[in-house]
Amino acid sequence: MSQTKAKFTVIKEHICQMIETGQWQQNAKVPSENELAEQFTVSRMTARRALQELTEQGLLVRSQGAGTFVATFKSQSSLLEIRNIADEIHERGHQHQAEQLTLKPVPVTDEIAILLGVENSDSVFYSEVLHFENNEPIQLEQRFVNSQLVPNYLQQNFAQITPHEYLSNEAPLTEATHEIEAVLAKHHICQLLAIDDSTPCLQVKRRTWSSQGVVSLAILTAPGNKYRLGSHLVLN
Amino acid sequence: MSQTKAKFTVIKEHICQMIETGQWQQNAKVPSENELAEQFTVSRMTARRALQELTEQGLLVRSQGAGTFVATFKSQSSLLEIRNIADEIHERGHQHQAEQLTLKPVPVTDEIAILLGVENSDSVFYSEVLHFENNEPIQLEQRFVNSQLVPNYLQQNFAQITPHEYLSNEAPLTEATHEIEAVLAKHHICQLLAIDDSTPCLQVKRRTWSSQGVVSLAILTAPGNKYRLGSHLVLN
DNA sequence: TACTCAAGCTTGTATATACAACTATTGACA
DNA sequence: TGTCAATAGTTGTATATACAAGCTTGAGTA
Repeated sequence: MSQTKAKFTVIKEHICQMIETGQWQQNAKVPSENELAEQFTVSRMTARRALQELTEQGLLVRSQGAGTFVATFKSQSSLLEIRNIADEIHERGHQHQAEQLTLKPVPVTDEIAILLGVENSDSVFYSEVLHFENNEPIQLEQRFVNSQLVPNYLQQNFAQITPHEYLSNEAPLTEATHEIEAVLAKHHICQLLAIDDSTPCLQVKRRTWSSQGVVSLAILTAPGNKYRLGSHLVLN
Repeated sequence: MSQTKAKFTVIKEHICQMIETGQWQQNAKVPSENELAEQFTVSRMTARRALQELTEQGLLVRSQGAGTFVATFKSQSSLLEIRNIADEIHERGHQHQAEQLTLKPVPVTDEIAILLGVENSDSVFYSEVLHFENNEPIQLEQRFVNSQLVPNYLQQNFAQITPHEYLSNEAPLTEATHEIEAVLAKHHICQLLAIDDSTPCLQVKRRTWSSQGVVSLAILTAPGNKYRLGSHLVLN
């Protein structure tokens, strides 16, 4: 069993693939334990294990009596606090407005090219989102996307897709690192954020791995805006 | 089964208690699945589940053929990146020096009192650690400890215990939030860090829950020092 | 029509069993 | 004494089974 893959792993990979290729959309019902057991010719407990581990990873959501479903953006709270906070702001009385620019190819610095794992810099897409709260600009997001790793349908339609939509369609993320630094922002960014050039800002470099795309984004927040991160919540 | 606790939960709680009270030290061997099954009069699979979930939470480490062991500080990488980074610095050629002050009771602000869950502010212990790298001060840690929630042996000997030792003896943490803010540090802190008063700094407020003690600490880092956070690593 | 409730499906817990894979120790042999 | 192989013990995977607990649906009733 060391050479050949474990059975529950095969099921997990199948489910991951269905989600990542978009064949199973958000909130879609996943086959029940018994159905999966029959489909893969395994016992219910083996199928159950696959579902359970993917649930722990945040890809699925289970409800006793109801069934198993593909997790929503919202459901993946433990791993993606940042995205959730952005969403919170978005939902809090619609006080948030974003100047949504379409993704467009740009040249990037060597560092970002390495982070994205690209050689040729013109295969990188870029977008900016300016977040408002109480009509005050509080956050500027700069997103760099390795176009080769973006799902095909997004590549084809990238011009019509807003960054927020892109993030929503992004493959479920199971890993991410955040590199946070205190900096003085460049002049034109300070102007966007309507702050003095000497105001200390947070710069967050976020790096994610997923089987579909590697996304790196930088966020600059105005002072007073706290950046909250929750580690994995585990209850007994 | 909704009213009464599930059997595997009882076993988990027992193991947690043994670890938190120090009866099972780091790297100590935990009873095997069969032993636990016999001890709690459950099946091996039930005992196994308890061990497995605690392993996922980072409290235990399992090795096929060898057994199950209490996790080391080092092993809990996924949840405690900050502590690990501090440790990294500590180990990297011993370039790190800390001015270790003993824990001492101090009055605190209302905010910290609330965070620590105390009414009377003089039950809060305080310590400062200044971190060096290449003989340059890079980080000042301010730690606030709710003395009531600190293990007894620490309370009795707090005067002899360095903050680093305290953290090492701290109960395994399963939850933590980090509130990060870009600020201008106060003058006396800037002097400690040997930076200009106008230099943007990171202020990290860390809040942890454990059954033993609640520790809240603020870290101010000098610019250029990045604050790295890794989310829970989940592999298929 | 609107409401109730029971049946059926789904997930949650628990057990008993079997074998595979790996480790560490023990003991026989050179 | 040193080496190696057998052995016992441990975790990992997988199955079959049973019942508990919660949701959904639809038939039947008021």
